[in-house]
Amino acid sequence: MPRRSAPTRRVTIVDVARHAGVSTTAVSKVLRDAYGTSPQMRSRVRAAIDQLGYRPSAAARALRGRTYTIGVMLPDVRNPFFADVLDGVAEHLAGTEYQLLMASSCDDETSEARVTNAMIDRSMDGVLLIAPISPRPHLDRVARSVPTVVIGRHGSSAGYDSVTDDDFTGAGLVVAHLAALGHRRIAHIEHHETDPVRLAEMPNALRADGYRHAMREHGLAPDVVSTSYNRDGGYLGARQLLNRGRRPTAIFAGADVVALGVLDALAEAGLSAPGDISVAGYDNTTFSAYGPISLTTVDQNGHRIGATAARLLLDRIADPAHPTAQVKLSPRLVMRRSTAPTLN
Amino acid sequence: MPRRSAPTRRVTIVDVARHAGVSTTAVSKVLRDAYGTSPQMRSRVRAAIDQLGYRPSAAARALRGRTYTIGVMLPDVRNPFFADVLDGVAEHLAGTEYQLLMASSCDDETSEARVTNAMIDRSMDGVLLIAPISPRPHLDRVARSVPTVVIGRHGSSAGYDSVTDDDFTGAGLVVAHLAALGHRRIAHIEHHETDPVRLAEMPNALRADGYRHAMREHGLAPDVVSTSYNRDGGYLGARQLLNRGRRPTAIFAGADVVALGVLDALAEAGLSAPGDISVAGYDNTTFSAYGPISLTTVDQNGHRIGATAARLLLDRIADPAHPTAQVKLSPRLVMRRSTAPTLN
DNA sequence: TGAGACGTGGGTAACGTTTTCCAAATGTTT
DNA sequence: AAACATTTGGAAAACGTTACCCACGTCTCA
Repeated sequence: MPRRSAPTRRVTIVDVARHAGVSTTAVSKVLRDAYGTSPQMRSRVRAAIDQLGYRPSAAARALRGRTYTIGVMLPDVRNPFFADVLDGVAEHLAGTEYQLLMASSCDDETSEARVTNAMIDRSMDGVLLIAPISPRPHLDRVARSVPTVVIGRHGSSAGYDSVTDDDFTGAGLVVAHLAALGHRRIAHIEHHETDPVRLAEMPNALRADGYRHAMREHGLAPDVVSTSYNRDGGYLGARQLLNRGRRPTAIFAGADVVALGVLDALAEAGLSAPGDISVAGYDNTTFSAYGPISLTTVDQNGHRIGATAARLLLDRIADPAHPTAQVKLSPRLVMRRSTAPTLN
Repeated sequence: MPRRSAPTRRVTIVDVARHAGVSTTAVSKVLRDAYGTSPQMRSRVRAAIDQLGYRPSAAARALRGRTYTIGVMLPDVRNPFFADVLDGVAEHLAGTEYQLLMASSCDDETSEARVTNAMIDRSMDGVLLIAPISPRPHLDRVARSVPTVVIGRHGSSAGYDSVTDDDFTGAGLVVAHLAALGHRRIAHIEHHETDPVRLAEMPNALRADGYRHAMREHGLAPDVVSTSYNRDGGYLGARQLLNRGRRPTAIFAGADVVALGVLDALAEAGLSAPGDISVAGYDNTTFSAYGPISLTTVDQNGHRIGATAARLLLDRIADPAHPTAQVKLSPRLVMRRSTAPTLN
């Protein structure tokens, strides 16, 4: 049995040109819908392309023009919220020539730098950074090399556009909801943050700020536990809160995964939500709608965030120098069964 | 305010060569650890690279040599099982120069072709296809253009290596478990499949086969409902089963997400698992371990699948012509609280 | 009728690497 | 000391595309 047919040479633009009896320039123009082609030539070239099954080499294109590639850096493949964002991006890019390529940065600064560099090295036409944790100078450097849109990070830059959820307001929605249900001891579990820039720019920090602000507005005392934005963080934070003499009557977890950990801790302590303690999350990830969980949460409309970011990126690719925009989208409270009027 | 500093020209190999006082060939050799470099030259070149902050252009490299890029096509960003696979791949690639880039094919044949073509056009050094649904000729064509490893699709090819879970056996584990618990009316919800090739190669088809085989081995009558591998499919399938006069005492859903839909339907009918009906899934996705769900399922060790596939791919890149391998990994039953002895 | 504008097409030089030679210097064997 | 092998380095030709510029013919208008 023959092992593998001879490594067939790729069909190039030269082959197409010869086959159509025109110059490579002409073929290139047709490919890019550039100026200076007659209808007859276009159809002849198109026919040749089809007959030969020609596909332009992105590698070669990259050296002179564009690669028709857009890179998306996402911190964590597991977080279903990012999937919503990706859907929005993909939908907006569907009609275009652009191909979406993703890379995970594993929520790690070194890895983020590696990913962004890799995208620049590959001459991508634009990059979309989702919730990057890198220091600002790095982000600015990236934006200087390639059209960039940042998702899920507040603060404005002259180099890149940004799209965020209004986390400050979103946290306020949760507090208002719980306060209206009669809760007065509402605790918040946040992602611990010390870096001053991140304190001003990361969504988790703004949610904590919004929580504190709203609590004071309602005449209540903020009560924050610092752990991390994952299931363990929620579990540990809830344990801290439950071990107190005077327990909160409601817990606002900064993210849905955190709320899951809170529910774990509650179950372990023989308590239930909302019977004993009301629990709310943030993100409206798919599992929050699941019956037995039915988590009250905040929807930041990842789909729309993604679509908006994609639009901004295409605009920036078209004109890299135009002034940047910061888009903030309004969140929406999703009431489910994990929150209820307080019994006290 | 200046809008954007002058688009700084990239540092190229020529700059490095000039700065180090050697030829570009020399720099290239150092970069690739190629033969013909003295230790002195190496250190001089390395110093120049560091001083200038040089990074090779993957685009230019692609035209002659390799791109140090590996593409992963995954059908669905939302399925957490694929995240496990990606972890395994990433771990195995961590020490190497390769960069992982992913693209979603949205479980659609046209889109799959677009993604694989995009990867070939970008001269990727190798591609990993996860659970592709494309017809065999297309897969073979891809494998002829680029070193390829296929994950989650049975059947052997002379062109690509493959890594799969032993789905046939896995389904048998579930049946054996349920039968041991005394169940005799065990229904299965499968993903409807008609294409003959896919019936022989897709994991869902093999799970259904394994189920049928195991049922007969236990002297039981197979009872299959055909819907689709998602939450709706599970819901609809369970509804069909519940509307019967004689209900099954256990339902084996072909995937965890399907089991979730089954639980939805049960809850809606005022039934519970395992009290009224035992429920089992497949994949051991993260949420199956979540307390209130606690789903009995089959673990196919995505991490190991990913790592194995990455190893095979690197081997194939090193020697594209060596004979292909088909690796089948053994699944493991994970018993949780959604299955229990039958009451009848 | 001449001058310019416009439409159509092509020639050629990049783009930044790697690869394939080849040459010189150095070391080793007869 | 000659012949040969090995090491070290460089020159130059790809790789496949696009950008820039120029040439030619036709049309329009003064």
